[in-house]
Amino acid sequence: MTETTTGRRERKKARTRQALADAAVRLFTERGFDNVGVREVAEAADVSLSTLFKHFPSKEALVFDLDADIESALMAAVRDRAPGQSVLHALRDHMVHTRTAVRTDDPTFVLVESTPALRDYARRMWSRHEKTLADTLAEATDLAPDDPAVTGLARFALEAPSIARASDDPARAMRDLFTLLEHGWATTALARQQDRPGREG
Amino acid sequence: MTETTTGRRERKKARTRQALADAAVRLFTERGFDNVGVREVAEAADVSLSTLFKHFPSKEALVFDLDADIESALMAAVRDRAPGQSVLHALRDHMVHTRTAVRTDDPTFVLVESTPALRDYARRMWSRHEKTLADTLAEATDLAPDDPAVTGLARFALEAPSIARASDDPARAMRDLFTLLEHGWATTALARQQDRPGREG
DNA sequence: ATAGAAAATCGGAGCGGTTGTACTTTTGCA
DNA sequence: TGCAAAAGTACAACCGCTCCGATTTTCTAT
Repeated sequence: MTETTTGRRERKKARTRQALADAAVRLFTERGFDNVGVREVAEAADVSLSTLFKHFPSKEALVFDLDADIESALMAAVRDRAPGQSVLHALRDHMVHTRTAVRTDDPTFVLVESTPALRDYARRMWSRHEKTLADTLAEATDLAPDDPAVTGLARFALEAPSIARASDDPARAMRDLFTLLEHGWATTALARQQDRPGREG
Repeated sequence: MTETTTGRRERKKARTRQALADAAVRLFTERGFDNVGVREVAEAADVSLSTLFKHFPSKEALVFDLDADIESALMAAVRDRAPGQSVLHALRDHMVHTRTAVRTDDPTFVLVESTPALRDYARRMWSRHEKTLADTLAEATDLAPDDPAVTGLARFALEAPSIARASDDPARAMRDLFTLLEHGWATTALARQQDRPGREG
C-alpha cells in the first residue's frame, strides 16, 4: 500500500512520527485529551514543538495515524466489487465489516470514543472522503457526480457508522440503516446489480 | 416567540448584542472571516472582549444570531403537522420551505456560504438539533428514540440541506433527496400517514 | 428616595494550539 | 569530499478563548 522507498532517512522520519503518535496516545489515555498540551507531547517524544507540527497538522491528528489507506480501501471496495454486485451493496459490506467492530481492547479506539473533540474530528475526517466516494460511485454507475442520489448516498453512507455506534448493537444498527438506504435508492442505478463497468459499449 | 419581558436592562443587553453581531458581519464581509480578530470586533462594537464572549460562545457564533427559534420551529412543524400527514412528509415540507431559499441578497448568507469555517459551524449547529428531532419523531410515531430508523432519519434530514446547496438547483435536489428517503423509510411508521398521535389507546 | 442585590461590563493577565522565521544538524548523492 | 535537500531546532508571536477582581448600571424592596 504505502510506498516503501528504501532509505535511512525515511525510516528515521517514520520513527519520530511513531514516537509522537505513541507518546500522544499514551499521555491522552492516561490523563485525558484536554489535560495534556502539545508541548508536553513533543517533550515526551523528545522532539521540538516545531517538529511535532511538521508531522501532524493538529493536536487531534496525533491520534489518527492512518487516513490515506482508509480512503483507498474504501474506493477499492466499490471499484473492485464482486461481479454483478451493486455499488450500494458493496459499499454496505465494506462499511459494515470495517466500521462496526467494537474494539474495546484497542486503546486508541477507546480514547477516541470517550473524547468528544476526537469523535468530531473522526467524523470530519470521514466526511473528507465524501467527494472522492461520490466520484467513484458516479463513475461506477454512469450517473452525474453531482446527482443528489450520488452525493446523498456518499454522505449518508459515511455518516452511518457514527449513528450506528450510538446504538447498543452497532452492527445490527448499521445493517438496518443500509437496508433503509437500499430501499430508498432501489430505483436508482446505484442499487441495480450490474456487471463490471463496461469498458466497451 | 422570544420572551419580551419589559425592562431597560434587557433592551440595553439586546442592543449591545446587536451591535456586536452587526459589527462582526460587516467586518467579516469587508475583509474576510480569517482576517478579522475578535478583539477587533469588540472594538468596533465599542465593548470589551469579555463582554463579547458573555454574549457569544465563539467567534463563529457572532454570525448566527438566531438558533433557538429555529429548533422550536422545526419541532413544531413535526408536532403540529396537518392531520393525516406523515411525520416524514411534514419534515420534508418544512425543510424544503425554510432551507432552500437562495438569498444572494442576504449578506450573512453569502458570508456563511463563502467561508468554510462558517459552513462547517452551521452544519454542526443543525446537528445539535438531531437528538431533539429524534425524540420528537419517536414521540410522534411510538418508535423507540434510539431506533436507527429514527436517529438515521433525523441525521439525514438535517444533513440534506448541506448536500442540496451544493447543487445548481438546491430546491429540486432537496426534493429529490427526500423522495429517496421516503422510499427507503416507506415501510416504517415514520412514513405512514396517520391521525394525530392518539392520546387514547 | 435609598440601600443593597443582581446583572452587565470592564481591563488585563494568561493558557494552549498554531504559525512563521531563521538557524543547525543529518542524510543522500554526485 | 562537498553540496543540496530534508529534518529538526529554538523562539517569538498570534489568536481564540477563559478567568478573575473590580466597577458601573439597573432592578427591587423598603
